[in-house]
Order: sequence, then structure tokens, then C-alpha cells
Amino acid sequence: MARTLKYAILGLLNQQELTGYDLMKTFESALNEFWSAKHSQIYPELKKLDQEGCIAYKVEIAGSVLEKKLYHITEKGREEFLNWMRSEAEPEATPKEVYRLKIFFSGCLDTEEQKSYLAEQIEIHRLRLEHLKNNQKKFDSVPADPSTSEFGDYLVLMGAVMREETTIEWLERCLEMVAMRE
Amino acid sequence: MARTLKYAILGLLNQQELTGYDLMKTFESALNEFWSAKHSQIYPELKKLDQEGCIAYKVEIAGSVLEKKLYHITEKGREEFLNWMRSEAEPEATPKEVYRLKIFFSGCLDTEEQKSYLAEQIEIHRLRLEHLKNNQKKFDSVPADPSTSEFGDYLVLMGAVMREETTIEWLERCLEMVAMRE
DNA sequence: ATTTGCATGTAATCTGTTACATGATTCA
DNA sequence: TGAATCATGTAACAGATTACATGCAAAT
Repeated sequence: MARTLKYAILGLLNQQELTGYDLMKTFESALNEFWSAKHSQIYPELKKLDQEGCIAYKVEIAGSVLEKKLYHITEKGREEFLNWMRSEAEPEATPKEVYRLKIFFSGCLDTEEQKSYLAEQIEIHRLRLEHLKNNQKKFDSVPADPSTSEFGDYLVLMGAVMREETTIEWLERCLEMVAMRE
Repeated sequence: MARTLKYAILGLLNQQELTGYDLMKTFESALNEFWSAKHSQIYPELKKLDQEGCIAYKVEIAGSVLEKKLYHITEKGREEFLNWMRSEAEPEATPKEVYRLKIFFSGCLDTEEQKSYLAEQIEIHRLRLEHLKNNQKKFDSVPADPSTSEFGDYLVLMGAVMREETTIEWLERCLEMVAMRE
């Protein structure tokens, strides 16, 4: 079906009205672990969705002059979003990750270089994991109601933590295996 | 540094000489779990790498007429490839996965719909895992020498298996949590 | 003979990033 | 008053997919 950014924006506007800037911030924080978009992609998409009649906006004044566009979803937009949500689950191409590619080729480096690259990657993913676990702290309990947006937040954060933990475990095993035969 | 396809191709040609078609097949099989490219991207890139002096080719005749270009890496290409391999590990943007986005938004669906979407995803990832484990069978033992390409093969396949196992575990936990409160 | 796979390319389109560009508001 | 953040946009380029286009070779 594609047009994923469209549905990501519709999904967020389905929860509450937001400005382009708010959307950008959301992509930088909450969704960052599985989707992202820069403001240079968001603003044109908002324009397009407005033209398609999927969203609309009202202008608000911040301070005395600054105009901001507060977008909300329309009936048409909600319909298209739900239609997308209900479309069948499909296998996706496995995401591209440069560090796995480098590990794939790492045989051409000497053992010391292999080890130091793996160690650097472990450090990177440890930091990411720490950051994710910090985010998890804001949930003092597991959200009870699956129909709230906090519930979705919680699920994907849990998924991201599990993913990082496994990545680290994998990298550590790689390191062990390389070190074993030096 | 970017230009990842360039280095992916150089890395493969560093192991052995290949045609564009061979590269395409490799991207469909071995590398598929962490990198991919269509032939329409590969052929122009080969042309470019040839012009840059990173690779060169000789024409071979298959059958009586069919010409194929057998590419090999040049000294310049090898140098640039190793330079890339040795460049510092950097944090990457987390890869985009549509199914995580849908799960993030799943609160707007009713419990039955949430459950069936999760069940479909579990099935997809179970199939993928099975396929990966089948691939693993070709290694009757763990490759001993970290300087061979089989060793890299083995490592990334192990990583892909671990990733799928964790994904399934996550999806199952999501399903449980949704089912618990219905 | 027909189908599948081998083999190579281009064109159009879509998606995404980096850079360019501007200006107001808020907080220290 | 200066820096950080809020706020919105466009242009140029890079990366990737889908569709268009062709033809040989091998196996059934």
C-alpha cells in the first residue's frame, strides 16, 4: 500500500490535533524507535494531505504575530487511516543495517580490528538500551487499557528494548567467537 | 559516509569476481537479511564504479552469443572498501518497520482486530524464522576461521535468527497483554 | 515448443536527507 | 541581548522501487 508517512501522520492526528512542528517532535521522540521523518518531509506531506481532504487546519497565533497551523484529521482521513490499519499483515523487506553488513564482511580485517569494531557497536547499542530503559521509567505501571495510546507506546517501547537486548547479546557472541580463535 | 551499495558491491567483489546478475542473486539470498538491491539499482552502480576505477570487467560468452560482464575489484576499489570497513562505528537511525507502526496505533482497533493482526504477524515471522533455520543447516559445524567469508555468513545468519526469535517473543507478549483485558 | 532462468539495461516515480532560507518567541 | 527553541517552508540531491524493454540459454 505504501505512503506510510501519510498513515503515520494520520494516526497521530487521529489521537489529537497537532502542528507540523509537534509532529516533527513526535517523530523524534516516541516513534523514533521504528519510524522517523524530518520536517522537510513532513510539511510537504501535510500540504498534500490537506489537498487530499484527509486533514484540515486552523491557524493559531502564538505570542502576537507567529502563526501556527493546528492540524486535525477529517472524516475522510480517519476512514483512510482505519482502512490502512485493517489491511492485511504483509511480510516486509528486512530493514537495512550497515553494521550487520560490516560484520558480514569482517573476515577481511584482522582479529584486532574485528574485535574493536564489535566492541564499538556493543557500546553504541548499550547506550541506546540505557536510553530506552530510561524512557520506560515514565510508565510506573503497565497501561491497563489496550484502547489507549499509552498502551501502544508501552508495547513498542517494550519491543525496542527487547530488540536492543538481543542485538547486544548477538554482538557479544560474535566477539567471543572472534576472540576464541586468535 | 553513505554510498552503502557501493561498499556492499565492493565487499562482494573483494571475495570473488561476479556478474551483475550474480550480485543480484546474492542480494536476494545471503545478504537479504540485512541488505538488498534490485537489478535496476545494481547495474547503474556497477557502471559508476567502473567509471570511478573501483572495479573492472571482462566480457565472457555464455553459450554462443550471450555476453556477460564478469566484474572484479581493482586496487583502488579494495583500498576504498577497506577504508570504509575501518571507519568508525556510528549509531544508525533505527530501521523503519511498518508493522511496529501499526502496533503503535493499534489502540484504535477493537480487541478482536488487534488480536488477529498480531496473530498474522506472528505467522509471518514464524515462517521467516523457519526459513532462516533451514539456511543454518548448511553449516554442519561452526566455521572455525574468522578470516573466511563463511564465518561472516554464519555470524549474520545467527543474528537474523536471534532477531526473529525476539520479534516473535515480543509479538506473543503483545497478544497476551491484549487478550488479558478483553 | 514452451517455460523458466540467465543476463542487461533505462525511465519514471517515490521516498528520504541535507542544505538553503526566514522569522518569532522564550528564557537566561 | 543573545541563545535556544518554536515555527514553516523550498530546493537540490541521494537512494530505492516499479515499470518498461529486450533477448539468449537450458531444461522439460
